[in-house]
Amino acid sequence: MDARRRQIIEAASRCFLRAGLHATTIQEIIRESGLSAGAIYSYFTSKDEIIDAIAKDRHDREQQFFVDACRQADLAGALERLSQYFFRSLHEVDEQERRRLGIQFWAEALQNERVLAVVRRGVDVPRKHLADMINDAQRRGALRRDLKPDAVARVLIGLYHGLILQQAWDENTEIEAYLAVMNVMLRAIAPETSTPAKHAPSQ
Amino acid sequence: MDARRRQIIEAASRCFLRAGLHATTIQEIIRESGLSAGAIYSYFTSKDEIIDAIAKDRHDREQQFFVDACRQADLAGALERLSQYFFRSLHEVDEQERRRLGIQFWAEALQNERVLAVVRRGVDVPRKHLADMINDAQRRGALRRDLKPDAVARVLIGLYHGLILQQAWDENTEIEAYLAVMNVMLRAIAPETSTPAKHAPSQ
Amino acid sequence: MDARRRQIIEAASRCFLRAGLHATTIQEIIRESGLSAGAIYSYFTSKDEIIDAIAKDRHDREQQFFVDACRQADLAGALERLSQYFFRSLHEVDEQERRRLGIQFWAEALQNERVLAVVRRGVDVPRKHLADMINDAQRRGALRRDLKPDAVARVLIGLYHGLILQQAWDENTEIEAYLAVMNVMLRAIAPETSTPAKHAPSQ
Amino acid sequence: MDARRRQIIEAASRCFLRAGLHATTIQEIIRESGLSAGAIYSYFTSKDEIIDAIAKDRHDREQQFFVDACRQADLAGALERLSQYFFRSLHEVDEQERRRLGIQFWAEALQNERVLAVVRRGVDVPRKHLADMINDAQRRGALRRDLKPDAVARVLIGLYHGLILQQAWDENTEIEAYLAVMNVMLRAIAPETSTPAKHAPSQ
DNA sequence: CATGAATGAGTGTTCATTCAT
DNA sequence: GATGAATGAACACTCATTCAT
Repeated sequence: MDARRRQIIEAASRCFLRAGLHATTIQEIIRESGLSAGAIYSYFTSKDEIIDAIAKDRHDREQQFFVDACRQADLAGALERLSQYFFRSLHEVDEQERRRLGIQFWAEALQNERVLAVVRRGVDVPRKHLADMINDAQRRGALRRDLKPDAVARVLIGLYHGLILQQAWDENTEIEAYLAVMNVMLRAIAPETSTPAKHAPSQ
Repeated sequence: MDARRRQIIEAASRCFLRAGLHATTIQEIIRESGLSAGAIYSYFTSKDEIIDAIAKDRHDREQQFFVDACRQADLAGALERLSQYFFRSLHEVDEQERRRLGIQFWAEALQNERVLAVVRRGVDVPRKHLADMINDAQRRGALRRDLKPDAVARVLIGLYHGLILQQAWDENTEIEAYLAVMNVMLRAIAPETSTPAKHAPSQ
Repeated sequence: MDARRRQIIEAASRCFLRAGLHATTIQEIIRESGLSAGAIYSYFTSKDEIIDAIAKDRHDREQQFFVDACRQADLAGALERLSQYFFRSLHEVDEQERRRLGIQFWAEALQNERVLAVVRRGVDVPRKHLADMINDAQRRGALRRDLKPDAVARVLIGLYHGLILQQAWDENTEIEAYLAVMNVMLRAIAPETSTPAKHAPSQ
Repeated sequence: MDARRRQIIEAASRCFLRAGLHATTIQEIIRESGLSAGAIYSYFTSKDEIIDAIAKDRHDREQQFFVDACRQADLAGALERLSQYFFRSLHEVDEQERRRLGIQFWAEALQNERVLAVVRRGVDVPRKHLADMINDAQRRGALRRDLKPDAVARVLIGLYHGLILQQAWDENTEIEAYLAVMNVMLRAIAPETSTPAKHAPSQ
């Protein structure tokens, strides 16, 4: 049953968040899920498979949000929506925990090919979408033309990942201030004609 | 002897880079270092202590580079030097490996208080230095005044960390293109190039 | 299951008897018990806990015998029954082995607080019972009144422990001869046989 | 040099007293003695040899005391002197510690043939001396004739060992009261004619 | 001769996984 | 199917002893 898989994935996620991918034992997942060892091994053949499944699950959801945000929007609108979805969600505890867990997968990806593939897709797909929109914006004259769309996309993603890290290490990190700087920078690379300097009021 | 500690730290670093912090066994460190179990345990009391020592070692070096780069330089000069030291060093294989290892410590910090302290200092000290220089630059009129210096510092660090991650996952990441976008963005928030008359009063 | 605990306790007891508490390895207990390492560690969290459990188990049994022997008996009857239960049991090989193992706990108690607590209870409870009976006997005039009941109890226990040691070191120790001397001594301090008129007033 | 052996034996004795024979490591003996590993191994070929040497040393001293006490004395006088030497010395902290260490050898003897031989001699030699004196006393009519001299000797030794144990486990053990009971018992097995009932004043 | 760094077999313990019930 | 007791290889770590200096 798929509900059982979810139950296991969610219990394991809580454990991994708490103790890390490798320090978490199957026993803890058993305890947290309320299932038996046998039950868990009938849905997943190994601990690694649970890790893979969580990685996949996490990135599927994120992708979904991303694709939704990008659909029917121009760059400015998309960035606004992405900002809503991703950056501002960092204020929510649930989301912060998801990000912390994500960082563990970022590290795991360096050792684990299957996790790497998932993480990569999680970067590459958004990157391509963003690059396309950036390209569009450049063609429409809404963005400086001397920047590689792909590189701009990487910078946007980097800014996001960079913030996630800092918040994970220091919960007092001021997300809004970070976002404000980001927005100013982004607007600064738009030709003066496109988005007339209409700053968000400072927080 | 201190040379032995180095020998162990370097062997362990290679192992951790290859297999991850937790998947690396003491046996592997023994093999890699060419020492005996007893020898290793006479220099470090536990595997965790080796991890701590490597974290400290890594961040000490980085800090050193950073402080050197910032000494006697204004913001523009400092960023140029930091760019040299940090971003461009990502072309070197050695440095790439150091960064990959660093990512593992980023994840470890979420579970391990001592590593967290080291990682935090590794962010906080540069952040404060940068914030000071940014503040200076703002007072000199070399930078828009409506941005929180600390937030700008966080953004710079975020851009750096973001790039490190993308390169770790995809060695084809174009560092120079990323840097180019960054530089354009940064120059765009300097008053000469932006729209000096229009910005909101600084918060 | 409780049977498994017994199985482990008995296997470990045999090992401890053979090789001593500290020279016995968990591997030997594994071999002797016919269980796996994991099985043993699911019933006991450490070797020390096995030692504690055996100490407790041993003293519980002894206490039981002792209390049984003392119930509904006057001093003379009780000593007779104790003599049956404890001293004469030293002829049995099983019991000799139990005593040898006990000596190891006597030594362990000097280093191990939990074992000390068990050993102490093993002495204190019988001592108090005996002292009460001795006190009774003195009031009934069946025993000289110039002896501290507690000290008499300690002497009785000391005689027992002293014999156990000698038998452990030298299996040719003549238990009956030892007992005969003891009995003569004890009868000698009963007023009928001693010099009732002459003793000093009880303190 | 013999002084070095003493130094090692004394340092090791302190360690064994503190932590037990098996829990004490050579490193601790090295630290406590202030010597080097090499130095210790040039005087003793193994840890076991140190244990043997301490056992021998301890029992040599005790024997010496014992033989001194027994020389030129009849049973009553000898018991008086032994009481002085051994029982009353239990009030001294140094001597208490020696006894505690002794108990560890009692247990070790059950596993270690060489220690057993030493412990046995430590019991057998005094036992034979005492048995001879008891025999003498019986012939002189100073002691009941219906008791085996050897068994009486064992009882005396047992009373001593029994007291040592109780004091080791419980430092509040009242030595004088124990001794008083012992003395009454012993005098009680002397025929009325010999030692007219002259009790020590109760404490 | 004295040192103490080095050895490595061995220790107690863990934990992903299995399989009889 | 579902269970959870059992497995045992592998783990981090120790320590009596050696031997190059």
